[in-house]
Amino acid sequence: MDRVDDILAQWHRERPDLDVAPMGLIGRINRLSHHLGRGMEKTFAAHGLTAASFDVLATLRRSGRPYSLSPGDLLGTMMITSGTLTNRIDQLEKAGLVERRQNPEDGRSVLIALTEKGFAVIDATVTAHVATQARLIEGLSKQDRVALDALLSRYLKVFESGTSEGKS
Amino acid sequence: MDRVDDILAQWHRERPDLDVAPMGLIGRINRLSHHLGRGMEKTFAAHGLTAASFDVLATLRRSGRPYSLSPGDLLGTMMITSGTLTNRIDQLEKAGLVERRQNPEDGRSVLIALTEKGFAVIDATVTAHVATQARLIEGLSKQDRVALDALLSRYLKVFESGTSEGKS
DNA sequence: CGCGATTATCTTGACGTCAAGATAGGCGCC
DNA sequence: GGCGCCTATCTTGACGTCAAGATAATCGCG
Repeated sequence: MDRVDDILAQWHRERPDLDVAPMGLIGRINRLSHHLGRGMEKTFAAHGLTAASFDVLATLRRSGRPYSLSPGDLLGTMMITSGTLTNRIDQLEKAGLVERRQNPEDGRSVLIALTEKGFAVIDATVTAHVATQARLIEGLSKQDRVALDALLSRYLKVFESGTSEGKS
Repeated sequence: MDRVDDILAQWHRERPDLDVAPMGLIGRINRLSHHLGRGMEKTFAAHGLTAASFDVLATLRRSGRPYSLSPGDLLGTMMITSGTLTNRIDQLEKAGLVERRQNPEDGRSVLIALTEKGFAVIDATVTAHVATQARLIEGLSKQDRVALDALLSRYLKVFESGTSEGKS
């Protein structure tokens, strides 16, 4: 019995004509995402980051040497718009964690690169972050984790099929 | 193979010391929440609402007659802060969908009530919303839905146990 | 080789959200 | 009954996000 069950029971009483089973599943995904996000924010804040800035630094870090990608490349893996990305890069550049470099091969484009400081920050943060995630998931048995992950993966494929785009 | 698999593979190459299994599960929940939210926003917008305003109206509607709750009651079922709620109510009041009434039993408190117009809007919107949700979930087999919902419910209980509060 | 179409990034303006603190009404001990 | 404490709601200021459009550089057809 979670909050979603209460919500569904209320709808069933008020609008018995509606099939609210999908609402339950979608509501649970949303609420879990929210709880998990709040839990992870604290770790980011402890390292001077937000979920937004962590996202950019982590994408650059895991891309491997030379830890630099164009804004367009970053957009491809992040679920945000171009304006949002510009804003994120501005903040990180101001903080000295990334720098904008000219792209020698295309004057329209730019390369966003981790600075030395940025590398140190993201490497320390991601280590703590993984520990936080492990803690956030410890309430679920090993079996449930595997089963849940498999089902989520199958569902996510509906929106992000193969290697192409993930439009909604 | 979704985007999350790509991300995990990159981390495994760059930081083989980290156990990224939790990151996969949490990342999939986040991305699904995002995709689903984007899909549902369009329905809200078609009825002049946002996810935020829908949330308030729906909570009042499903609470049953007389379709009125105090801000404190609303906060109990919504995952937002009091300042955010004040802002949402201000917008809805300006749009004529809810109204603030004095609480005869407690001068500190207020009652937020659906107006006639607000009732009509939310009733029409929720009907369309349920149809949208049914569409967003149709990529998943009936069996998978049931299994996924059961696992999500078990996981959500970690954060929202019983009838008490759901702090993170 | 020049100019229109395309691509890459940034700008603008409007919202939604949060944390922290301010305001204001009620409650209870003395 | 008065005064300090608690509770309910609102205010403030800083961010993050989006949609739509602006700017700037490259591409490609004639």
